[in-house]
Amino acid sequence: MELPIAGRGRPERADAARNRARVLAAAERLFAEGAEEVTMERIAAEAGVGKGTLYRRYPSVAAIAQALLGEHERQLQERLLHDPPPLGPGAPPGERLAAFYRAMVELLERHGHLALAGETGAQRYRTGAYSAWALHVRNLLAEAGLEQRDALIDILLAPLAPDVYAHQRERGIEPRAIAADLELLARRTLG
Amino acid sequence: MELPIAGRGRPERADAARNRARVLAAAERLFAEGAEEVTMERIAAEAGVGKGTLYRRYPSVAAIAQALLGEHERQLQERLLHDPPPLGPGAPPGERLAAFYRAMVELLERHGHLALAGETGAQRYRTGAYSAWALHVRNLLAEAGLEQRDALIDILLAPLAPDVYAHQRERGIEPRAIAADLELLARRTLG
DNA sequence: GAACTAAGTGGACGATGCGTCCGTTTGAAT
DNA sequence: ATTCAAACGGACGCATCGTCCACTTAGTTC
Repeated sequence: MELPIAGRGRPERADAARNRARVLAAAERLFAEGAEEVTMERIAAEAGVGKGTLYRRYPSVAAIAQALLGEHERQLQERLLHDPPPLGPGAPPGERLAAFYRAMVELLERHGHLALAGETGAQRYRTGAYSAWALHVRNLLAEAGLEQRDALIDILLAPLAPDVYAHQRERGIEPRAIAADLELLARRTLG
Repeated sequence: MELPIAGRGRPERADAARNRARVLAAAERLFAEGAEEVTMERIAAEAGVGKGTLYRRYPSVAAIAQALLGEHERQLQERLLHDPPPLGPGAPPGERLAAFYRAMVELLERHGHLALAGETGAQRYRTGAYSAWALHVRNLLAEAGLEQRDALIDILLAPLAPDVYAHQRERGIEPRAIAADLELLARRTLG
């Protein structure tokens, strides 16, 4: 699930690897419990690890959530490049954006608690994931003849913010309905 | 700038009024300084007021920011009802949404620092202001034959989140460009 | 397998912010 | 002048943060 940082430097020591796994497992458990109050201290305690050990690897709770989320996001990025259309290349841009929205709704539905912890507020725009989505949308815009419309990138990504999605779900809106409306937006904008 | 809570109960005592003014002035000053780190303690100190006094009136920093923002938001709500088209009633829904976007960009540009402090994350959806915007968009959607599309409400409001706007400005995008792209979105979606 | 060493560990610590509690002050009504 | 409820303010207890450093341990060397 978590790769050692490919090849760089000497390999991870055994106790370090053990503790890394413990930390991620503990964090996942806490996030899943819907725990709003996930703190570094609590994660350390749950993992049976000292606070110093935790800080050695991760600077914040958000960073841990991102580490957990990263794998899933990377998979989606892969699919954007290599899946058959409309998610992968080959379909008209409106359809590709619609497919991307659908996939993101699925990801948010499954891992929203992580996204909420890891990509809240200004954090969101500094993650590698956001840059990747932005690049994808930028390309779709260009393909639709909307290059130079830089602001549209963030505008079209805004409804995918974890807190927006969480709010919609709290209002009782179903994932299918959210996806459907996002697809409407995609087709009308890039159609 | 700040009205006494109309008529209800006995009038505010003189020292209370004085301190309320001091607090709001101090807070505005701190928010304007771009201070990321605005805390209740700092506001109290800057206002020359005890912490207990501060908490008596406002439960959190966000609440203070909202109090400062409220007036401006209320003015815009008023204009949505009474201004000439396209901001007020009478224009086609796509045009009205475009006008609303334009007005919001102006508001964000002028008071973004307050919005950022007062409407961050999940807070945003619990403010009265958000409900008001949602109602407005809901009506425009209905007028455009898109009733029952509840998710679209939050989707169309998402790009107005203070952190999205802040991110765009940090990327160097000008207010005019943001407004233009939002208008494009409005026309294509509700056009 | 003993000695060595650098990576890794853990928890005490000082700092900061929160929100409350309660003795004191003050405005205004009588 | 007297009264008293409203308002004040800062000390207090609690939680979290992030650091620091003495100690432990994995892996290497001979």
